[in-house]
Amino acid sequence: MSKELAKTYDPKGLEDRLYKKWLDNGYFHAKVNPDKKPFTIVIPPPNVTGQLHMGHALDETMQDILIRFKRMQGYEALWQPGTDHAAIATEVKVIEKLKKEGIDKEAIGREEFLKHAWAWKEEYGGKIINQLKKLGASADWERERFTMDEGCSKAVQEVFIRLYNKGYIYKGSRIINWCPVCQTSISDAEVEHEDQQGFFWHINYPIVGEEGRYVEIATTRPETLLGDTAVAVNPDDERYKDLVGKMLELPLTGRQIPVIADEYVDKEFGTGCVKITPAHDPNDFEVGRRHNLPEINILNDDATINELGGKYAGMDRYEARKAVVADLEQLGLLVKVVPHLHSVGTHDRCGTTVEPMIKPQWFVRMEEMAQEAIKALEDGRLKFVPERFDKIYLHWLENIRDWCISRQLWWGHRIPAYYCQDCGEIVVAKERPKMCPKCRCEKLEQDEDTLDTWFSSALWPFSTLGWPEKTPEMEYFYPTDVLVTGYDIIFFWVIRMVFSALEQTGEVPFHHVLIHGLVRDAQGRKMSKSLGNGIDPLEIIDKYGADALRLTLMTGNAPGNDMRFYMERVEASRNFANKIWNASRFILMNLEGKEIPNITDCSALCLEDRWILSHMNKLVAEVTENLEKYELGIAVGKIYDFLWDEFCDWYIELAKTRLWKAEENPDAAGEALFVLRTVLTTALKLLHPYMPFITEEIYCTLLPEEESIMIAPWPEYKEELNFPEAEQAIDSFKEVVRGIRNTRTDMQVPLGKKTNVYIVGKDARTNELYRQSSRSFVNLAQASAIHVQEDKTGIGSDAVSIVVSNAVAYLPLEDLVDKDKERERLSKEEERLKGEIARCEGMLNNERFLSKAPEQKVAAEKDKLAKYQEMLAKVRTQLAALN
RNA sequence: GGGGUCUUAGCUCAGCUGGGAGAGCAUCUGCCUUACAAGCAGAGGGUCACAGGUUCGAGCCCUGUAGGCCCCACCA
Repeated sequence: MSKELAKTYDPKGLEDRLYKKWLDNGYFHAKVNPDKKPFTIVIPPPNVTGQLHMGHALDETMQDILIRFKRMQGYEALWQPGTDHAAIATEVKVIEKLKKEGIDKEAIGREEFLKHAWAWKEEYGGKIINQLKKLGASADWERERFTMDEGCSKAVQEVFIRLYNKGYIYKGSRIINWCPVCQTSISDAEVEHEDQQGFFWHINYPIVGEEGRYVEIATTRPETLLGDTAVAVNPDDERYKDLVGKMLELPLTGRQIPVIADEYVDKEFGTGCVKITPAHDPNDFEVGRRHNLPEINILNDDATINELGGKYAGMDRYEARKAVVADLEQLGLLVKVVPHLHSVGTHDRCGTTVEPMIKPQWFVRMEEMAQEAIKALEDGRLKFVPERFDKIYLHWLENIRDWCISRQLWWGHRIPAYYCQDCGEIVVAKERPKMCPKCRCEKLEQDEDTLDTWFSSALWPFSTLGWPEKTPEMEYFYPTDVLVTGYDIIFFWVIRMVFSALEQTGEVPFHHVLIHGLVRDAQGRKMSKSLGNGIDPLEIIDKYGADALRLTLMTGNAPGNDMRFYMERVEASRNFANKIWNASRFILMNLEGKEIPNITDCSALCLEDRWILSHMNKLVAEVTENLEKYELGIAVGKIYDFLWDEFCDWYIELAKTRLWKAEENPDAAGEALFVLRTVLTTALKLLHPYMPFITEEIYCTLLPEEESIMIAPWPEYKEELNFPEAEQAIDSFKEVVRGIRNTRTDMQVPLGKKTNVYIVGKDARTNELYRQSSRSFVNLAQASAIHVQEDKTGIGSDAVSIVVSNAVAYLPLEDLVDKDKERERLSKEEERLKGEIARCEGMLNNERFLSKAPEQKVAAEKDKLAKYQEMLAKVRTQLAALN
């Protein structure tokens, strides 16, 4: 009993049904299996409360393609899924939700807040996972993890303690980036620099004891003047040499500050005098520490001025800026205001201008670990695809600064540090110590802060496999093979995984990093909420199917490059799906009720069969190689061309001749069916990683005894399927047919009008090959009959001729022929051939080409020349005959 | 200031290690040919940004120029 395919391709229903089948059969599950080689990918964990967007769709599609490919190749393929707790993003969302309910975060306290956060996570956490499933993602859901689950949290604690004990994690009061809206510190990587149009305020600071003499400084943030503790000049600056050591009167504050000399000051820039605000500028902080300057913090956590700001206390930083400038003007100390474009740091999450502040925070010392990460790339243990991302990686690591890892948030991994309330001793431990090891009191309180989200994601490739336990999974699946992610996340995540893994496991977390670009809108703009130009992958899946979406994301795209997404592209993908759907339907129809022979030796098959098998075989080799090299776009382009242009447009049409005569010659029809099915199922396997659903549906319908295409073995190149003579023969015949079609169009021969076609090959063997497949080409050539003969006997001298490389085809079109047109056509052909010959001769007359080019190339050119000369002679003969 | 990347057909983009310019969409012509009009058969359309260089040979490698995009950076 044979199954049937629906008349029109409709992904709806079909996709959900097949996904359920795969799940039910446990195909996605990978287990430790010493009989197989492992292949592992860890998913970049999406935000637990996030929504699937095109970036995810691209990222997951690429991973799914690689996993399905490797799984079919016989690897134990693990795609490790999970989600990230996304500290700030989630906390902000929960706060917003509570606000709507009239609940204030601070009022309910930490514990109560966390209950709400977990509830939120439970409610929305599954969403994105279900959306991934819609895409067809074949991840091992039985192993789904969460960065804040028990195992990952244990790993986080373990790493923190290890790094602390090694001296790589320390607590210190240093200048950090502070977000006044999120009220937390953030790392350097989370600061986005954007150029803003601002001003340069030039201000005079009076010199103490020298009435009427000033030092002129320039600043973009005049309000920070309130925290100035010095003015610096370059030690070599002749203009100010005498000032060094003198005191200045800091306007508006009544304080006096010194003039100091420091190399950091650029003589050429501004006035050459720099106000130093150690508490609110990273450079000034460094200068301040060098000169032992006081650090005066003038800001509250919400960026209002604090009590040290005198009369400005309570004002917002920008109000204070206005007030300070106004007051300076009043005092006559404002020299001038110059418009100035300068870079402002903003928080990447909320866009708020970041305020540098000195706060006690936890840091990871980066120097040594960065060196190891650099080494891993340099000695080839780690490779980026494409390679150009090497530089970005190295540059970042070479200039890395210590990583601020503490966050003033509640949602996240709490820092495992305890402070003795009596003696101030710090204890870093997994659990709260019973008593202080120093003063033996029992008053120990845990640090209030949590860790940067990326601290836990940095451990993801091994924490998900059970580390720090020595699990069989760790042993078997680790290190993972390839990480697939966007270039926008290299600093946040990839680098941190690399140095964390090297430090903790002694190995790279993955061997390859496959980088992709951004999915942009039709105009090339970033898809964003504020622009409202985002396209929802789920809507595309709903309308066109996941297969069409996946194909769209993979075609015509090179690694690391951005792409534009628009509907015409999705439609083209959908059309391709429809094309193979219909081709399959056609084959299935013909298969109905027939015995298909099982042919093991293909060398006896007819020319067109060997031709398509040979092409298929080449395709297998090439696609496999492209996939191994992560050339996903190139590979699918080849499959697309093969299926549409070669298989559908030529082979199926050729096979029809035999299928229509199945009654007369069942054996011939059987062979055709065998080849049709073989080639289609093979191509479907190659296509399966890209379009899992449609390929599964067709495959299982064609081969009802097969369980699933996704566990079918990946096709392999077979030397015995290499048929060069058949390829050459059929390719020549195609050339003849194309020539006939062109000529008929030129001559405006009506479609219904069939003609005799005569082919005169260049030698007996050629004729033999033409003869063998002539019957199959009759329809394609619009011929009533194709006659292959040794010479022009019986062919009128006025017949239209088509000259191809190894033959001349003649169409006796009788009175239909317009002699002038035919002459024109042949003259054009003559010109073309003359051009080709000139090109060949040009090369072959070049001594240096002959001596330096590889022999193969020279021989190839000689062959071409001979061929074209022959063709030209024939064209000229025809032209002469016409006159 | 440093680095990266792009500039190829009207549009969007491929083009793998240098060896006769490609796809999809759009346009034009002809077809409802018994798998498919979400299709079939054809056509037009490119000095591969510009200028040098390396090479027998350059869209591809090197240098420079122009323009676009991106990333990094403590010039107040």
